[in-house]
Amino acid sequence: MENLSKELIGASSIPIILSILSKNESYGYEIIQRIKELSEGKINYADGTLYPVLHKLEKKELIEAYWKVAETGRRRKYYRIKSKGKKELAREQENWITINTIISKLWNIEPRLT
Amino acid sequence: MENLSKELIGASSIPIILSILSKNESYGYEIIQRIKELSEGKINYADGTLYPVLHKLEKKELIEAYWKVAETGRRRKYYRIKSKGKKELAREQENWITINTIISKLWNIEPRLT
DNA sequence: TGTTATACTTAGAACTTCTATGTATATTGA
DNA sequence: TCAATATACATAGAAGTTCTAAGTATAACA
Repeated sequence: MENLSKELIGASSIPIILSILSKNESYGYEIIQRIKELSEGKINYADGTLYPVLHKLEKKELIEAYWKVAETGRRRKYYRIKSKGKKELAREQENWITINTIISKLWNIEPRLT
Repeated sequence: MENLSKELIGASSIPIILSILSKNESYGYEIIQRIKELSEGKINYADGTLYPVLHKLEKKELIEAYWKVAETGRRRKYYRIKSKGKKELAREQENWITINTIISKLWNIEPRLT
């Protein structure tokens, strides 16, 4: 994955995926494209990396899946966020803000993620 | 570790430690206290968690260590950042800003870590 | 009709992290 | 004075996670 550290990508993947799904239902392949687009190409998940994350989130009941056949005739597994997932997302947002505050203090930058 | 997710703590620990050392030389025990203080108690590294991280950074030549006997008579292993560590810190800061930008877009918040 | 893009799955290799345990000494306070 | 606590560091390996690599399948396109 390009230049971004694996740790940061790992730490951000769940909040990012939950955020995407909190706006619209989506499916694996589209989520990968969306993240690539949002990051301007800096984060490029391999499919084999993202799908297991989706399965994990599903197992934890943060999201749920159903199969749908697209107009194209191709079948896709759509995911939607569950209420447990929304709560988790809120928690993740708080965490992110906390860490950002600490880092901002150290770097002498005013935090804005508040 | 309290409520903060392990992933986030993991992703932030190296930039945080390098930042602390970029201001002053310090030693393990003090770094733990400093992080606890900065995070208002939210991040409380176990010593067995932090020391291996310091060893790893030393091995990668981002920091270097030397023993010193404090006024108290107690011996401490002080760490100071090396130029390679400063470069790494700069890279980590950029990464952090990149991820923050993505997250800000998703959360409709204006990023300030820029 | 061959190649590329779309779409998903999963075993297990590879890696990381933290727990648990150990050592040692200074300080505090009962 | 001596027990408890705080300071200070080290590390084996348990426990966990993540990603690579390989596989299946079909639509679109040239």
